[in-house]
Amino acid sequence: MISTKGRYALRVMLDLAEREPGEYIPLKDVAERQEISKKYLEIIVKDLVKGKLIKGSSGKGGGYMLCRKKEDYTVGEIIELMEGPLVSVACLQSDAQQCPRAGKCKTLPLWSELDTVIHDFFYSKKLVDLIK
Amino acid sequence: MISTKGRYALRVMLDLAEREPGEYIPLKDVAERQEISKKYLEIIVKDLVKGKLIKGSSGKGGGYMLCRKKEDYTVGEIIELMEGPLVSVACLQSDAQQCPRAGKCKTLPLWSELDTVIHDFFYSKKLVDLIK
DNA sequence: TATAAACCTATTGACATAGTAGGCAAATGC
DNA sequence: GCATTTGCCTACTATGTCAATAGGTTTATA
Repeated sequence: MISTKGRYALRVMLDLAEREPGEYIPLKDVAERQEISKKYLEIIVKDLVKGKLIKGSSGKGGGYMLCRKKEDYTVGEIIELMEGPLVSVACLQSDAQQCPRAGKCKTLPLWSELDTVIHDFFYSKKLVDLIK
Repeated sequence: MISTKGRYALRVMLDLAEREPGEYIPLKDVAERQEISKKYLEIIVKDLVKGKLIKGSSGKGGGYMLCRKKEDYTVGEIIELMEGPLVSVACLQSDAQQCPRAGKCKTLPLWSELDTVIHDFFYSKKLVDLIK
């Protein structure tokens, strides 16, 4: 299940992509348009800045803007940044200690395949595809 | 993310499918083979019984068996029974109050499409496909 | 009637989610 | 230079879910 962090992040990115390129957009405006608490969005944009997807500028006339051309973002990189690795079961997490049953587990290939399907889905979608 | 309930349920179903049809298998045996606490499995089989995927018989010589032929189960129905509706975002849950932004939300179609992809994935897989 | 099995209710610790609150720092315009 | 506007930072919290564990009751068989 995709949490609000991932969903809201996508909406913020879309909101920024729809503005004039090169213009800093105050978070307050985004929050109002998207009807999401500005306070909560602060947490989200912080992650987006840290992940180098957007950049912020303080002070009057400041705000946020995309780091790259809007055509250059995939949905996958945005979701994965916010939600962490797109992995369907704990056994396949990179930090998971190797399951002793991995060799004989009959269900593991299923989860692997599902991860591939989901990964391909998200990385084949571009941000601008959603602008329609 | 698929929880242990869904993953373990699938392994229980597989374990039962690999035994002789028409034979009651004690949960103790399944638990030992699968290396999962029997106590925890009780919770899981309870749901499987309630969902009419397996049936139990008490007393000596009792245990659990599949309700139908093993070829007749899809992975989807097992996972969905345990995890609840396979839905990627809260907005698309059947019990969710209709989001007032649904009409103009640019991201909703994405989540809808993802749900379809995941649904199709799970329901196209049969339990016996995993026995190999 | 002993035994082996399913079945039932309750409880718990750990963690994640979805926020809220309050203040500090930086840049701009007058 | 100073007020204003903006981003940035740390902390806190309520709620809920997950992954079990614990202990007992009922049911059926040999």
